[in-house]
Amino acid sequence: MSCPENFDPAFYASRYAWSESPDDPTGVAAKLLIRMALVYRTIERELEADIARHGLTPSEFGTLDMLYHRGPMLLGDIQRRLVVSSGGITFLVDRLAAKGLVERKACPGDRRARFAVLTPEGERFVEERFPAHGRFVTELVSGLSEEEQVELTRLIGRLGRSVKEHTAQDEG
Amino acid sequence: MSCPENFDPAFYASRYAWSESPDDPTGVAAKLLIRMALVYRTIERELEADIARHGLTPSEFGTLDMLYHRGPMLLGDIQRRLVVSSGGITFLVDRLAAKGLVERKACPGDRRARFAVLTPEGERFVEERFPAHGRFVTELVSGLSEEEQVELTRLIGRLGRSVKEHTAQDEG
DNA sequence: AAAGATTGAATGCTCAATCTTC
DNA sequence: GAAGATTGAGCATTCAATCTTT
Repeated sequence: MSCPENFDPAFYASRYAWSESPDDPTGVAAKLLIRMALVYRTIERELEADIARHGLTPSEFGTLDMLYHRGPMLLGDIQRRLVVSSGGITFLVDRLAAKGLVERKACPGDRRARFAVLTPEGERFVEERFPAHGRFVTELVSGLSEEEQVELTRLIGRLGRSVKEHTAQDEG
Repeated sequence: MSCPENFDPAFYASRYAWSESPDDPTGVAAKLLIRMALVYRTIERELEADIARHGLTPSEFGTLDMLYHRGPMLLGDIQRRLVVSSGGITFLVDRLAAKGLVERKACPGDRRARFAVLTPEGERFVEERFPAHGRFVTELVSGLSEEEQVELTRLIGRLGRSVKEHTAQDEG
């Protein structure tokens, strides 16, 4: 307690900590991303905690949900959607298989590829546990009116497009 | 190519993949969080890539930036701001020390505590390299007008408060 | 050669236990 | 006993290399 505290909440993001200069446009942009990082990572921690109660990682959760709603998927497809490495998706499906929730199946027509498929047990798992997570999500954002939620969704979409435009050159 | 593609971009988030039901309020909430996850994680990857060009992780970057703008900080203070574990902050400062950018210093008045301090080399590092990152950040969001950026920042702040309210009970 | 998946090493992190100091 | 920091084990992930199939 004899050492400096200078706690200045929400000034620095959880992981990205740029300085703010309230007057110039740089400040506005930085402030936006800092706050987004701060809020998003708070949400992420809450969701992860909720998912962890079912003994799953977020990637496992996402995989199960995709397989439930879309049916069998190639490992590569899951990989691209989850944005993990090719090694990562192999290990991920291994884990789900060890839990008895998912199986690999051969892909007729391309013997390099493998499908991931929900087992009956996996299907039951999703049906029993995922609805509660959905209710949790709804609660988290319920401080905003539905109109605000829609407007926020729209603006974030515009932000996403801006990001894509300004990074497209890198990958071209 | 003989296997199903069914690519349906932006339907599933990068890590959290709930189904969307466009009509009920659950759908609105889920859509918001899915899109936020998708966009935020895209941004995060871009920023990480930019930071990695300087040989830093995001946490290292954040630490250096904090130390530069705030001066010496206790490890525990950095830890709380970065939202990492106590073991994590020790390892993080170890890494920065190994790179010669940061030093530990004793805290007069509390011999349990340690300060992290920027070395002269660390100070030079920040001054030379961080401005370019700031410009990168500004560019990423430049597809939005300044008014939109301000409005988005405001709404995200409200979202953050909503999340905090609806999770405060857990910790009480 | 290129694409899909797998393996093994390395990494950044968390968690639990420990040590020192208050 | 509680707080600040450190240590070591465990873990999900990435990266690079490899194998098979196209």
